[in-house]
Amino acid sequence: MATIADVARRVGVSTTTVSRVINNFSLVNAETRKRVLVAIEELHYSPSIIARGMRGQKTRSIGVVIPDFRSYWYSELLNYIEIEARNHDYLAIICSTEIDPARELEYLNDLLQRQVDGLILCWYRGSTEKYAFLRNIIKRVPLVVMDQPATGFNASSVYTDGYKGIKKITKGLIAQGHQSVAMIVADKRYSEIARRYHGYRDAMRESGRNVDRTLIVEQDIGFNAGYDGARTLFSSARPTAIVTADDLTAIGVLQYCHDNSISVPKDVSVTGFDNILISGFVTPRLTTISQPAEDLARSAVSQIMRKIGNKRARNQEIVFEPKIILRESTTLKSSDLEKEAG
Amino acid sequence: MATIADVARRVGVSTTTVSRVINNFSLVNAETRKRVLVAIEELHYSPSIIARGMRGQKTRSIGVVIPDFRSYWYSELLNYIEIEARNHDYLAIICSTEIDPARELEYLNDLLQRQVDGLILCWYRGSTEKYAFLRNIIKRVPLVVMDQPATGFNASSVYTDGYKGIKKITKGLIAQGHQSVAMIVADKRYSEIARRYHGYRDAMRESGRNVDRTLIVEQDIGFNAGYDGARTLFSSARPTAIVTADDLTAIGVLQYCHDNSISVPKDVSVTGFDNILISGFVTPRLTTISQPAEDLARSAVSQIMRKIGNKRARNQEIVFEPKIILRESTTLKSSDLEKEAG
DNA sequence: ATGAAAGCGCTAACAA
DNA sequence: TTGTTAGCGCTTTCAT
Repeated sequence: MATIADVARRVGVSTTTVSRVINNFSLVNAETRKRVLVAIEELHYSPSIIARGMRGQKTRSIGVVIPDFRSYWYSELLNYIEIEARNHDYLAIICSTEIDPARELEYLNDLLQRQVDGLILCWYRGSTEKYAFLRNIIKRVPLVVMDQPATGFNASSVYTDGYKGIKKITKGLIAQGHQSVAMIVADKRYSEIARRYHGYRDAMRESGRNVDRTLIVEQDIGFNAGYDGARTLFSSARPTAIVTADDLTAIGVLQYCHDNSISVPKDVSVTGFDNILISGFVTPRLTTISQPAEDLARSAVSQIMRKIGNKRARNQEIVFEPKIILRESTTLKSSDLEKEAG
Repeated sequence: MATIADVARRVGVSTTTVSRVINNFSLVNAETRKRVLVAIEELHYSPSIIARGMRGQKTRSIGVVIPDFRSYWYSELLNYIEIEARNHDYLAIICSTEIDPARELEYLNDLLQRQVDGLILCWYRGSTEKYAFLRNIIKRVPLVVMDQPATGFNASSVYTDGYKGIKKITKGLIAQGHQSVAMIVADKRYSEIARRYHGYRDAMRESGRNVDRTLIVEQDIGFNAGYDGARTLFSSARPTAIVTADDLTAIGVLQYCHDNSISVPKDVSVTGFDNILISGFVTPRLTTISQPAEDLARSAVSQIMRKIGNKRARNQEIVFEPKIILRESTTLKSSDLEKEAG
């Protein structure tokens, strides 16, 4: 691995001069610059980011902490986060906690030790120690909370308004005449999950419905969660509509219905959340609530960049509008949605 | 950010002593050690991996280059790669090239500048310049090719035998009596795609079938590719079985069939490859060829570790057996598979 | 237009 | 058992 000294030696100049060339300073003789460039080429030299980081305290990298690679939603988000980071000439270092709150702290620490210049934290679960820890982190490095509001400490956040989305779709279902609308919901210790649940609850209440405990099933997230949740619901409450907090869960519901000859949407309507790619390719195609992945990613990265540029930049909370995507797993029409909107 | 010097100063010892404590050397007075530990705690000190890398030339990180976060298959692989890396106390730095061969080189270079201790390269597309580049890389850092054989240069590789899997399933379909078995295949410049295609071709030939050009559709990978490919096939060849090289494509086919009232598996059998999570949750559940994601990940990481431990360790090619997963998108039985096996 | 020297945070040789 | 010193590869004053 050639170093800057190797290049300098070969050309017969100082390392300073080489440094000036690679950093595009003008104050280098054109002739010298040319010879340096040639030597760099010949030696296949490329500067060590490690050494630069050591010196300049900047590593041109941002850490991204997500709960699970297999959630598919984050796969799509990651895609855009990476593109956006690269547009700024940054590297995204991505870590998955496998939904283990302890691992969140481990990774955050590791990333800090590696001197990332910024942090995007998705979907963390709060706790008092963690808030203390996070409050400490944000003194050192810009942090953006993604996919949920930043609760418990003061940071920027970027997310889609799941409360609003779920409330609207629930009201739409009620407006359409559904008598019993159920919800399968995940761990409410995640603040955005709680918000989505509240969207459902408030829609029910405002429409004068009981928020019947038998209509609410708490599950993990994922295909099996949806499948099992549907089983629970159909063994007692027998709802005519099921609202879920993510597409994977909804797809699990779809499968349970298919296996048990429950026709979707004739017997039961099913809705998801996220609008991941697959949801447009299942049978029936899934009605869901779309998050603007690209916008979310762009905003999150911009927030980081803004703070890197200006340490004292104020925190911002950027909330995107959810968009309901009407497909085949419901018989909802956009008019149903408008009827009860607000 | 507290440094080792801060800790040393506070305790009134040298940085060397602190270093010895954090690296668990025994030759430190128990009393001193205790005081150092306290100071570390108080100052929230944690060693800079950057500085350590600078000094020791080791960063405890491996670079992973994949084609696309949204392929879902890699999502599942990444999950295990990360776990495995963490088991060795390494960080996996993951980059997606978005299937852009030029970006493969960019990321490889970036990762090298960041002094990763090893590299896992998934699904690269060969070219003469690239081989030269890769040959250069492997002099400096251990590299494992994943998900396909290492062609064009000498490196370790870890992959599933797609040739065998596709050949076996194709023969099974033929044994079952299918007269026209089609294949939707992706860019054959990826060596593993070519191998999968050859599995189909050889199965056809060995069964005395023509490898009819109208039965082979070349497409990108993904849902839409499958949908479009199916349209092409049904507008002319009208096959009774469609073999694909990945689950996403197969799911696209499933949807085309559903939209056009072609019953699966009654009118046409459909098979995938990878056995990603979703393939067990579509309707009908997808018959596919499973890759052992966890084993693949574990082997790839082990290869790297072996080479990190011993620079001169020999390259290995580790090939896993594909496993056919019989589900609802075919009427295949395991007896059909055995009939023509070999 | 160029170079010498210091220093980023750490560890390893060597000395005490 | 502990400390001194040098140096990893780079950039940045400060000279010249």
